[in-house]
Amino acid sequence: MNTRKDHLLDTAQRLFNANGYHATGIDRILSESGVSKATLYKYFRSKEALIMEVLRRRHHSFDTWLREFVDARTSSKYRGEPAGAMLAVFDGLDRWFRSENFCGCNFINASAEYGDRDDPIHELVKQHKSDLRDYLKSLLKRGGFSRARELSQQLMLLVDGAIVNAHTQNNPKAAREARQAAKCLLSAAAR
Amino acid sequence: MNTRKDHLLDTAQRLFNANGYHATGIDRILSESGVSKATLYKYFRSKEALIMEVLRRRHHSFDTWLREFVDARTSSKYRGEPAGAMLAVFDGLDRWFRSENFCGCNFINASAEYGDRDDPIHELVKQHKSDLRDYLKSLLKRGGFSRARELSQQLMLLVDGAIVNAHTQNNPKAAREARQAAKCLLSAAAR
DNA sequence: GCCAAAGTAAACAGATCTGTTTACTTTGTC
DNA sequence: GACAAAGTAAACAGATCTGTTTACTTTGGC
Repeated sequence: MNTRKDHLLDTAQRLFNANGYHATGIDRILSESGVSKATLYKYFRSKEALIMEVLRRRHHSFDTWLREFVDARTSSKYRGEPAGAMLAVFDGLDRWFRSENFCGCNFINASAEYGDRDDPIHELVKQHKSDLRDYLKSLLKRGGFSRARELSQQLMLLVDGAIVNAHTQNNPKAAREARQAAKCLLSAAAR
Repeated sequence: MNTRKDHLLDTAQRLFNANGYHATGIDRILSESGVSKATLYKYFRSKEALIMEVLRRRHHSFDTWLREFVDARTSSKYRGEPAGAMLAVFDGLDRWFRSENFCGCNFINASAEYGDRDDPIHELVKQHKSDLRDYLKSLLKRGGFSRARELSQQLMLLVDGAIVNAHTQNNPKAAREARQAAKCLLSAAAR
Protein backbone atom coordinates (compact mmCIF):
# COMPACT_ATOMS: atom_id res chain seq x y z
CA MET A 1 0.00 0.00 0.00
CA ASN A 2 0.94 3.63 -0.33
CA THR A 3 2.74 2.76 -3.50
CA ARG A 4 2.09 6.20 -4.95
CA LYS A 5 3.66 7.91 -1.99
CA ASP A 6 6.68 5.62 -2.11
CA HIS A 7 7.11 6.08 -5.82
CA LEU A 8 6.92 9.82 -5.36
CA LEU A 9 9.59 9.72 -2.67
CA ASP A 10 11.86 7.49 -4.75
CA THR A 11 11.60 9.79 -7.75
CA ALA A 12 12.11 12.88 -5.63
CA GLN A 13 15.21 11.45 -3.99
CA ARG A 14 16.78 10.61 -7.30
CA LEU A 15 16.05 13.99 -8.86
CA PHE A 16 17.04 16.00 -5.80
CA ASN A 17 20.38 14.26 -5.63
CA ALA A 18 21.09 14.45 -9.34
CA ASN A 19 20.00 18.04 -9.93
CA GLY A 20 19.75 19.72 -6.55
CA TYR A 21 16.85 20.62 -4.32
CA HIS A 22 15.99 24.10 -5.54
CA ALA A 23 16.67 23.26 -9.17
CA THR A 24 14.28 20.32 -9.08
CA GLY A 25 10.75 21.62 -9.48
CA ILE A 26 7.66 19.88 -8.21
CA ASP A 27 6.37 19.54 -11.77
CA ARG A 28 9.41 17.54 -12.82
CA ILE A 29 8.99 15.13 -9.92
CA LEU A 30 5.31 14.75 -10.81
CA SER A 31 5.83 14.16 -14.50
CA GLU A 32 8.67 11.66 -13.98
CA SER A 33 6.80 9.78 -11.30
CA GLY A 34 3.44 9.97 -13.06
CA VAL A 35 1.75 11.16 -9.90
CA SER A 36 -0.67 14.06 -9.89
CA LYS A 37 -0.09 17.28 -8.05
CA ALA A 38 -3.14 16.89 -5.85
CA THR A 39 -1.81 13.57 -4.60
CA LEU A 40 1.54 15.08 -3.71
CA TYR A 41 -0.10 17.81 -1.70
CA LYS A 42 -2.36 15.29 -0.05
CA TYR A 43 0.66 13.50 1.43
CA PHE A 44 2.94 16.48 1.94
CA ARG A 45 1.99 19.92 3.06
CA SER A 46 4.82 21.55 1.12
CA LYS A 47 7.93 20.91 -0.95
CA GLU A 48 10.00 21.33 2.19
CA ALA A 49 7.99 18.60 3.91
CA LEU A 50 8.63 16.35 0.92
CA ILE A 51 12.36 17.05 1.10
CA MET A 52 12.45 16.25 4.79
CA GLU A 53 10.62 12.98 4.27
CA VAL A 54 13.00 12.10 1.43
CA LEU A 55 15.93 12.65 3.76
CA ARG A 56 14.38 10.69 6.62
CA ARG A 57 13.78 7.77 4.29
CA ARG A 58 17.26 8.00 2.85
CA HIS A 59 18.75 8.06 6.32
CA HIS A 60 16.91 4.88 7.19
CA SER A 61 17.62 3.04 3.96
CA PHE A 62 21.31 3.92 3.97
CA ASP A 63 21.65 2.91 7.58
CA THR A 64 19.95 -0.43 6.98
CA TRP A 65 21.90 -1.13 3.82
CA LEU A 66 25.28 -0.32 5.36
CA ARG A 67 24.69 -2.40 8.48
CA GLU A 68 23.65 -5.41 6.44
CA PHE A 69 26.61 -4.99 4.12
CA VAL A 70 29.07 -4.69 7.01
CA ASP A 71 27.51 -7.61 8.89
CA ALA A 72 27.83 -9.83 5.85
CA ARG A 73 31.48 -8.97 5.28
CA THR A 74 32.57 -9.18 8.90
CA SER A 75 31.23 -12.70 9.10
CA SER A 76 32.98 -13.80 5.90
CA LYS A 77 35.84 -11.85 4.30
CA TYR A 78 36.97 -10.18 7.52
CA ARG A 79 36.09 -12.91 10.01
CA GLY A 80 38.05 -12.45 13.20
CA GLU A 81 39.81 -9.23 12.22
CA PRO A 82 39.33 -6.45 14.79
CA ALA A 83 39.46 -3.77 12.10
CA GLY A 84 37.42 -5.80 9.66
CA ALA A 85 34.09 -4.08 10.24
CA MET A 86 35.64 -0.69 9.59
CA LEU A 87 37.28 -1.86 6.40
CA ALA A 88 33.94 -3.29 5.35
CA VAL A 89 32.46 0.20 5.67
CA PHE A 90 34.89 1.43 3.04
CA ASP A 91 34.09 -1.58 0.88
CA GLY A 92 30.49 -0.44 1.15
CA LEU A 93 31.44 3.05 0.01
CA ASP A 94 33.27 1.49 -2.91
CA ARG A 95 30.16 -0.30 -4.04
CA TRP A 96 28.08 2.85 -3.60
CA PHE A 97 30.47 5.03 -5.59
CA ARG A 98 30.42 2.55 -8.43
CA SER A 99 26.64 2.37 -8.58
CA GLU A 100 25.18 3.71 -11.76
CA ASN A 101 23.41 6.77 -10.43
CA PHE A 102 25.90 7.91 -7.80
CA CYS A 103 25.56 11.67 -7.39
CA GLY A 104 27.20 12.30 -4.04
CA CYS A 105 25.50 12.24 -0.67
CA ASN A 106 21.94 13.52 -0.36
CA PHE A 107 22.80 15.03 2.99
CA ILE A 108 26.03 16.76 2.08
CA ASN A 109 24.29 18.12 -0.99
CA ALA A 110 21.36 19.31 1.09
CA SER A 111 23.67 21.10 3.50
CA ALA A 112 25.03 23.10 0.58
CA GLU A 113 21.57 24.45 -0.22
CA TYR A 114 20.23 24.72 3.32
CA GLY A 115 23.27 26.03 5.12
CA ASP A 116 21.46 27.99 7.78
CA ARG A 117 22.12 26.26 11.07
CA ASP A 118 18.56 26.82 12.22
CA ASP A 119 17.05 25.22 9.14
CA PRO A 120 15.33 21.93 10.00
CA ILE A 121 16.85 20.39 6.88
CA HIS A 122 20.32 21.27 8.07
CA GLU A 123 19.44 19.67 11.37
CA LEU A 124 18.57 16.40 9.60
CA VAL A 125 21.95 16.47 7.85
CA LYS A 126 23.74 17.01 11.13
CA GLN A 127 21.85 14.14 12.73
CA HIS A 128 22.54 11.78 9.83
CA LYS A 129 26.28 12.35 9.97
CA SER A 130 26.28 12.18 13.71
CA ASP A 131 24.47 8.83 13.65
CA LEU A 132 26.93 7.46 11.13
CA ARG A 133 29.82 8.46 13.34
CA ASP A 134 28.18 6.76 16.30
CA TYR A 135 27.92 3.62 14.23
CA LEU A 136 31.61 3.76 13.36
CA LYS A 137 32.40 4.26 17.02
CA SER A 138 30.40 1.17 17.95
CA LEU A 139 32.28 -0.87 15.36
CA LEU A 140 35.59 0.28 16.81
CA LYS A 141 34.57 -0.56 20.35
CA ARG A 142 33.44 -3.97 19.24
CA GLY A 143 36.88 -4.43 17.66
CA GLY A 144 38.55 -3.60 20.95
CA PHE A 145 39.94 -0.25 19.91
CA SER A 146 40.64 2.33 22.55
CA ARG A 147 40.09 6.03 21.92
CA ALA A 148 37.16 5.05 19.71
CA ARG A 149 35.78 8.56 19.99
CA GLU A 150 38.73 10.30 18.42
CA LEU A 151 39.41 7.52 15.94
CA SER A 152 35.81 7.33 14.72
CA GLN A 153 35.88 11.06 14.08
CA GLN A 154 39.03 10.77 12.00
CA LEU A 155 37.50 7.92 10.04
CA MET A 156 34.39 10.02 9.44
CA LEU A 157 36.59 12.64 7.84
CA LEU A 158 37.84 9.96 5.45
CA VAL A 159 34.29 8.83 4.73
CA ASP A 160 33.01 12.31 3.93
CA GLY A 161 36.19 13.18 2.09
CA ALA A 162 35.83 10.10 -0.07
CA ILE A 163 32.22 10.93 -0.88
CA VAL A 164 33.12 14.46 -1.90
CA ASN A 165 36.12 13.32 -3.89
CA ALA A 166 34.23 10.59 -5.69
CA HIS A 167 31.54 13.08 -6.63
CA THR A 168 33.52 16.19 -7.54
CA GLN A 169 36.37 14.35 -9.27
CA ASN A 170 34.21 11.60 -10.68
CA ASN A 171 36.62 9.21 -9.01
CA PRO A 172 35.08 5.95 -7.79
CA LYS A 173 38.52 4.84 -6.58
CA ALA A 174 38.17 7.32 -3.71
CA ALA A 175 36.73 4.61 -1.46
CA ARG A 176 39.78 2.39 -1.89
CA GLU A 177 42.11 5.31 -1.30
CA ALA A 178 40.23 6.17 1.86
CA ARG A 179 40.38 2.53 2.88
CA GLN A 180 44.16 2.57 2.62
CA ALA A 181 44.36 5.66 4.80
CA ALA A 182 41.94 4.08 7.25
CA LYS A 183 44.14 1.00 7.52
CA CYS A 184 47.02 3.25 8.41
CA LEU A 185 45.07 5.01 11.15
CA LEU A 186 43.71 1.73 12.48
CA SER A 187 47.07 -0.01 12.64
CA ALA A 188 48.60 2.99 14.37
CA ALA A 189 45.77 2.91 16.92
CA ALA A 190 46.17 -0.83 17.48
CA ARG A 191 49.78 -0.74 18.55
CA MET B 1 39.08 50.61 -10.84
CA ASN B 2 36.20 48.27 -11.51
CA THR B 3 35.19 48.65 -7.91
CA ARG B 4 31.54 48.03 -8.76
CA LYS B 5 32.34 44.78 -10.46
CA ASP B 6 34.51 43.64 -7.57
CA HIS B 7 31.92 44.62 -5.01
CA LEU B 8 29.33 42.70 -6.97
CA LEU B 9 31.52 39.61 -7.05
CA ASP B 10 32.31 39.84 -3.35
CA THR B 11 28.65 40.12 -2.45
CA ALA B 12 27.68 37.32 -4.80
CA GLN B 13 30.30 35.00 -3.40
CA ARG B 14 29.16 35.57 0.15
CA LEU B 15 25.48 35.07 -0.65
CA PHE B 16 26.02 32.07 -2.89
CA ASN B 17 28.01 30.32 -0.22
CA ALA B 18 25.68 31.19 2.61
CA ASN B 19 22.38 30.47 0.87
CA GLY B 20 23.14 28.44 -2.22
CA TYR B 21 23.37 29.30 -5.90
CA HIS B 22 19.79 28.71 -7.02
CA ALA B 23 18.30 30.10 -3.83
CA THR B 24 20.20 33.36 -4.18
CA GLY B 25 18.37 35.56 -6.64
CA ILE B 26 19.96 38.28 -8.70
CA ASP B 27 17.80 40.89 -7.00
CA ARG B 28 19.18 39.99 -3.59
CA ILE B 29 22.75 40.33 -4.80
CA LEU B 30 21.88 43.69 -6.34
CA SER B 31 20.12 45.12 -3.31
CA GLU B 32 22.84 43.97 -0.89
CA SER B 33 25.63 45.24 -3.08
CA GLY B 34 23.83 48.45 -4.06
CA VAL B 35 24.59 47.83 -7.72
CA SER B 36 21.97 48.23 -10.42
CA LYS B 37 20.75 45.41 -12.57
CA ALA B 38 21.90 47.03 -15.80
CA THR B 39 25.44 47.17 -14.45
CA LEU B 40 25.41 43.50 -13.57
CA TYR B 41 24.31 42.55 -17.05
CA LYS B 42 26.90 44.87 -18.52
CA TYR B 43 29.67 42.86 -16.90
CA PHE B 44 28.09 39.41 -17.03
CA ARG B 45 26.01 37.96 -19.77
CA SER B 46 24.02 35.78 -17.37
CA LYS B 47 23.74 34.58 -13.81
CA GLU B 48 25.73 31.51 -14.78
CA ALA B 49 28.55 33.70 -16.07
CA LEU B 50 28.51 35.57 -12.75
CA ILE B 51 28.71 32.29 -10.84
CA MET B 52 31.65 31.12 -12.91
CA GLU B 53 33.53 34.37 -12.38
CA VAL B 54 32.82 34.15 -8.64
CA LEU B 55 34.35 30.67 -8.60
CA ARG B 56 37.37 31.69 -10.66
CA ARG B 57 38.05 34.55 -8.29
CA ARG B 58 37.55 32.36 -5.26
CA HIS B 59 39.92 29.79 -6.67
CA HIS B 60 42.57 32.42 -7.11
CA SER B 61 42.09 34.13 -3.76
CA PHE B 62 42.05 30.86 -1.83
CA ASP B 63 45.13 29.63 -3.61
CA THR B 64 47.01 32.85 -2.92
CA TRP B 65 45.92 33.00 0.68
CA LEU B 66 46.82 29.39 1.44
CA ARG B 67 50.26 29.60 -0.17
CA GLU B 68 51.11 32.72 1.78
CA PHE B 69 49.85 31.19 4.99
CA VAL B 70 51.84 27.99 4.47
CA ASP B 71 54.97 29.86 3.44
CA ALA B 72 54.81 31.97 6.58
CA ARG B 73 54.44 28.97 8.87
CA THR B 74 57.03 26.80 7.22
CA SER B 75 59.63 29.50 7.68
CA SER B 76 58.78 30.00 11.36
CA LYS B 77 56.76 27.49 13.40
CA TYR B 78 57.68 24.49 11.27
CA ARG B 79 61.19 25.51 10.18
CA GLY B 80 63.14 22.48 9.09
CA GLU B 81 60.37 19.92 9.52
CA PRO B 82 59.75 17.84 6.37
CA ALA B 83 56.03 17.50 7.15
CA GLY B 84 55.74 21.07 8.34
CA ALA B 85 54.20 22.51 5.19
CA MET B 86 51.46 19.91 5.21
CA LEU B 87 50.64 20.53 8.85
CA ALA B 88 50.53 24.22 8.04
CA VAL B 89 47.82 23.49 5.48
CA PHE B 90 45.64 22.10 8.24
CA ASP B 91 46.47 25.09 10.42
CA GLY B 92 45.15 27.17 7.53
CA LEU B 93 41.95 25.17 7.46
CA ASP B 94 41.65 25.73 11.19
CA ARG B 95 41.77 29.47 10.75
CA TRP B 96 39.30 29.30 7.86
CA PHE B 97 36.78 27.20 9.79
CA ARG B 98 36.89 29.64 12.67
CA SER B 99 36.31 32.67 10.49
CA GLU B 100 33.06 34.42 11.17
CA ASN B 101 31.25 33.69 7.94
CA PHE B 102 32.44 30.15 7.27
CA CYS B 103 29.76 28.37 5.24
CA GLY B 104 31.66 25.45 3.76
CA CYS B 105 33.51 25.39 0.48
CA ASN B 106 32.12 27.34 -2.47
CA PHE B 107 33.20 24.55 -4.78
CA ILE B 108 31.83 21.59 -2.87
CA ASN B 109 28.60 23.50 -2.45
CA ALA B 110 28.49 24.30 -6.15
CA SER B 111 29.02 20.67 -7.06
CA ALA B 112 25.90 19.81 -5.07
CA GLU B 113 23.79 22.11 -7.23
CA TYR B 114 25.56 21.55 -10.54
CA GLY B 115 26.20 17.85 -10.39
CA ASP B 116 26.05 17.17 -14.09
CA ARG B 117 29.52 16.16 -15.18
CA ASP B 118 29.22 18.16 -18.39
CA ASP B 119 28.27 21.37 -16.63
CA PRO B 120 31.04 23.97 -16.92
CA ILE B 121 30.53 24.85 -13.27
CA HIS B 122 31.17 21.26 -12.27
CA GLU B 123 34.32 21.39 -14.36
CA LEU B 124 35.56 24.41 -12.38
CA VAL B 125 34.98 22.51 -9.15
CA LYS B 126 36.91 19.54 -10.44
CA GLN B 127 39.79 21.77 -11.50
CA HIS B 128 39.90 23.59 -8.19
CA LYS B 129 40.19 20.40 -6.18
CA SER B 130 42.65 18.96 -8.63
CA ASP B 131 44.85 22.04 -8.34
CA LEU B 132 44.75 21.87 -4.57
CA ARG B 133 45.85 18.26 -4.65
CA ASP B 134 48.70 19.17 -6.96
CA TYR B 135 49.77 21.79 -4.46
CA LEU B 136 49.75 19.24 -1.64
CA LYS B 137 51.77 16.89 -3.79
CA SER B 138 54.38 19.58 -4.41
CA LEU B 139 54.65 20.22 -0.66
CA LEU B 140 55.23 16.51 -0.05
CA LYS B 141 57.87 16.28 -2.72
CA ARG B 142 59.63 19.30 -1.29
CA GLY B 143 59.57 17.54 2.11
CA GLY B 144 61.26 14.52 0.59
CA PHE B 145 58.28 12.20 0.81
CA SER B 146 58.08 9.32 -1.58
CA ARG B 147 54.77 8.13 -3.00
CA ALA B 148 53.64 11.77 -2.97
CA ARG B 149 50.89 10.95 -5.43
CA GLU B 150 49.09 8.47 -3.25
CA LEU B 151 49.78 10.34 -0.04
CA SER B 152 48.56 13.68 -1.39
CA GLN B 153 45.33 12.03 -2.44
CA GLN B 154 44.77 10.60 1.04
CA LEU B 155 45.48 14.00 2.55
CA MET B 156 42.99 15.58 0.16
CA LEU B 157 40.35 13.24 1.54
CA LEU B 158 41.12 14.59 5.00
CA VAL B 159 40.95 18.16 3.73
CA ASP B 160 37.57 17.74 2.04
CA GLY B 161 36.28 15.62 4.90
CA ALA B 162 37.25 18.31 7.38
CA ILE B 163 35.50 20.99 5.33
CA VAL B 164 32.31 18.97 5.14
CA ASN B 165 32.45 18.03 8.80
CA ALA B 166 33.10 21.58 9.93
CA HIS B 167 30.16 22.79 7.88
CA THR B 168 27.53 20.09 8.45
CA GLN B 169 28.35 19.54 12.14
CA ASN B 170 29.22 23.15 12.86
CA ASN B 171 32.49 21.80 14.20
CA PRO B 172 35.49 24.10 13.76
CA LYS B 173 37.66 21.55 15.55
CA ALA B 174 37.50 19.40 12.40
CA ALA B 175 40.74 20.93 11.11
CA ARG B 176 42.67 19.88 14.19
CA GLU B 177 41.19 16.41 14.06
CA ALA B 178 42.18 16.13 10.42
CA ARG B 179 45.63 17.41 11.32
CA GLN B 180 46.08 14.60 13.82
CA ALA B 181 45.10 12.02 11.23
CA ALA B 182 47.43 13.66 8.73
CA LYS B 183 50.32 13.40 11.18
CA CYS B 184 49.64 9.71 11.45
CA LEU B 185 49.67 9.22 7.69
CA LEU B 186 52.79 11.36 7.31
CA SER B 187 54.78 9.59 9.98
CA ALA B 188 53.81 6.21 8.56
CA ALA B 189 54.98 7.36 5.14
CA ALA B 190 58.26 8.71 6.51
CA ARG B 191 59.47 5.47 7.98
C1' DG C 1 33.11 73.15 -18.44
C1' DC C 2 32.52 69.30 -21.88
C1' DC C 3 31.78 64.83 -23.04
C1' DA C 4 31.92 60.08 -22.96
C1' DA C 5 31.69 56.29 -20.02
C1' DA C 6 29.53 54.28 -16.30
C1' DG C 7 25.81 53.81 -13.31
C1' DT C 8 20.86 54.17 -11.58
C1' DA C 9 15.87 53.44 -11.19
C1' DA C 10 11.99 51.45 -12.71
C1' DA C 11 9.00 49.29 -15.67
C1' DC C 12 8.42 45.35 -18.40
C1' DA C 13 8.42 40.64 -20.65
C1' DG C 14 8.26 36.01 -20.24
C1' DA C 15 9.23 32.01 -17.93
C1' DT C 16 8.85 29.16 -13.92
C1' DC C 17 7.70 27.94 -9.36
C1' DT C 18 4.73 26.52 -5.36
C1' DG C 19 0.39 25.57 -3.95
C1' DT C 20 -5.09 25.48 -4.51
C1' DT C 21 -9.24 24.23 -6.45
C1' DT C 22 -12.66 21.96 -9.23
C1' DA C 23 -14.68 18.43 -11.74
C1' DC C 24 -14.05 13.96 -13.16
C1' DT C 25 -12.24 8.93 -13.02
C1' DT C 26 -10.36 4.84 -11.17
C1' DT C 27 -10.05 1.28 -7.72
C1' DG C 28 -10.79 -1.69 -3.91
C1' DT C 29 -14.16 -3.60 -0.60
C1' DC C 30 -18.24 -5.12 1.16
C1' DG D 1 -23.11 -3.25 -8.12
C1' DA D 2 -22.80 0.53 -4.71
C1' DC D 3 -19.98 3.44 -2.24
C1' DA D 4 -16.04 5.59 -0.35
C1' DA D 5 -11.33 6.42 -0.84
C1' DA D 6 -7.78 7.62 -3.77
C1' DG D 7 -6.11 9.51 -7.83
C1' DT D 8 -6.09 12.43 -12.23
C1' DA D 9 -6.14 16.43 -15.30
C1' DA D 10 -6.23 21.02 -15.91
C1' DA D 11 -6.95 25.60 -14.92
C1' DC D 12 -5.74 29.12 -11.85
C1' DA D 13 -3.55 32.39 -8.41
C1' DG D 14 0.22 34.67 -6.91
C1' DA D 15 4.87 35.00 -6.18
C1' DT D 16 9.47 35.08 -7.92
C1' DC D 17 13.06 34.64 -11.19
C1' DT D 18 16.20 36.02 -15.11
C1' DG D 19 17.06 39.22 -18.40
C1' DT D 20 15.89 43.66 -21.40
C1' DT D 21 14.93 48.25 -22.18
C1' DT D 22 14.35 53.15 -21.56
C1' DA D 23 15.19 57.49 -19.74
C1' DC D 24 17.82 59.81 -16.59
C1' DT D 25 22.07 60.93 -13.51
C1' DT D 26 26.72 60.78 -11.93
C1' DT D 27 31.61 60.88 -12.54
C1' DG D 28 36.32 61.21 -14.22
C1' DG D 29 39.58 62.92 -17.38
C1' DC D 30 40.92 66.45 -20.74
